Amino acid sequence: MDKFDRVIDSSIGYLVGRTSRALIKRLTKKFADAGLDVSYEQWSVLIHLYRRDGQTQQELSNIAVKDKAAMTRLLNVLEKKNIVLRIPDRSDKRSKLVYLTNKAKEFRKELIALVEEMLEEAEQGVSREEMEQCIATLNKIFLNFERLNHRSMSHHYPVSVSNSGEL
Amino acid sequence: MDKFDRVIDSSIGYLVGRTSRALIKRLTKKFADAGLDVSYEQWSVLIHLYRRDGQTQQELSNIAVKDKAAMTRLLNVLEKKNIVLRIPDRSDKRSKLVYLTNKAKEFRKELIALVEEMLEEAEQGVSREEMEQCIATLNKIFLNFERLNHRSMSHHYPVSVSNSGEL
DNA sequence: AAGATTTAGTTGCACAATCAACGTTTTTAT
DNA sequence: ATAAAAACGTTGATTGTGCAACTAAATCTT
Repeated sequence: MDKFDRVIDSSIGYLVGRTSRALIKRLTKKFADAGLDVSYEQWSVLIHLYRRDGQTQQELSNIAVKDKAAMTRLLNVLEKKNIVLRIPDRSDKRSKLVYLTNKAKEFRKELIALVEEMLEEAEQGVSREEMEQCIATLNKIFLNFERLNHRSMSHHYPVSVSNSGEL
Repeated sequence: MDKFDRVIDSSIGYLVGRTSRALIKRLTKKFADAGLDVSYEQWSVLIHLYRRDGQTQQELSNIAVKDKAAMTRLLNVLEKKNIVLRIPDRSDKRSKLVYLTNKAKEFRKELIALVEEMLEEAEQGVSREEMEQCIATLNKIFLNFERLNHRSMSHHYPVSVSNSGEL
């Protein structure tokens, strides 16, 4: 039954799904072990804020590829933990701009160090070239779906392969 | 800030995560459009049962890479929908064997057709070779984490690259 | 054989995701 | 200028996830 082997839980679907879950589990553990009270999902928002403060919730949900409702709730948690704050945009009263608190800035380096550690773990036995190839392919696949999922919505943010640093 | 570009939401982590979500979204829509009352998660269990009936819940959670509690609940739903049934294992009273109902067998072909459709969509502009390479790399990454996540637990099930059929 | 350990499944808890509906504000069309 | 449409964020409902604690059954120890 090789039709099954191909379709086996969607093949690529199965793979990306379980890889994603394994990775999340690993990072969650790393954060916890380091005594950082930050979930993977919270991190997935924080990273974009570390990159650029003061984005709207809508922008954040686009870039983090999450529903805006999910973003609202994630930010509720982060705000309660005193990691971010929401400031109403004076020029557009519908929007709120999200900023990092000092507390967030304090553990920034630590978070990033752990993520890099995790990335190194992921790459054991995987050549640089192989990884870049993989990233490029995932990007293509993602964009294929992105196009189909909402033919005329928001932007997609392909991750560049070229500027992935040294290491 | 190229350290950021590398770490951008974990790079590969970001990619597999969003690709996974996009793919799930797509398949969910396909199922719904076809009038099939089956979620992606339910499908992710069904596929393994279509492959082989009468597995224990534990086996299913391992192969589907899900918590056994999650499996319990997924099966509750599937049982309520009359898609599977649980039969206590007579030789080991702790276990329950999970079987497909006729109803499940009826829409089997339809489900698989939709998944294959989705896979083709994923592969637009991606060569066969590229896809296999990607799958192989994801497997490596997954196994790296699998090893780290639970040093001494259950089995992992790498997806073979070779027998992924024709198409 | 008896007691300790492990395994299978369930349940409670906390968290997160999506969808749809809603109120408010802004933009677009007429 | 006003009415219609779109955009931003929130909330409620439903679904799914992982962890930890628990019961019951099987297996390992000695």
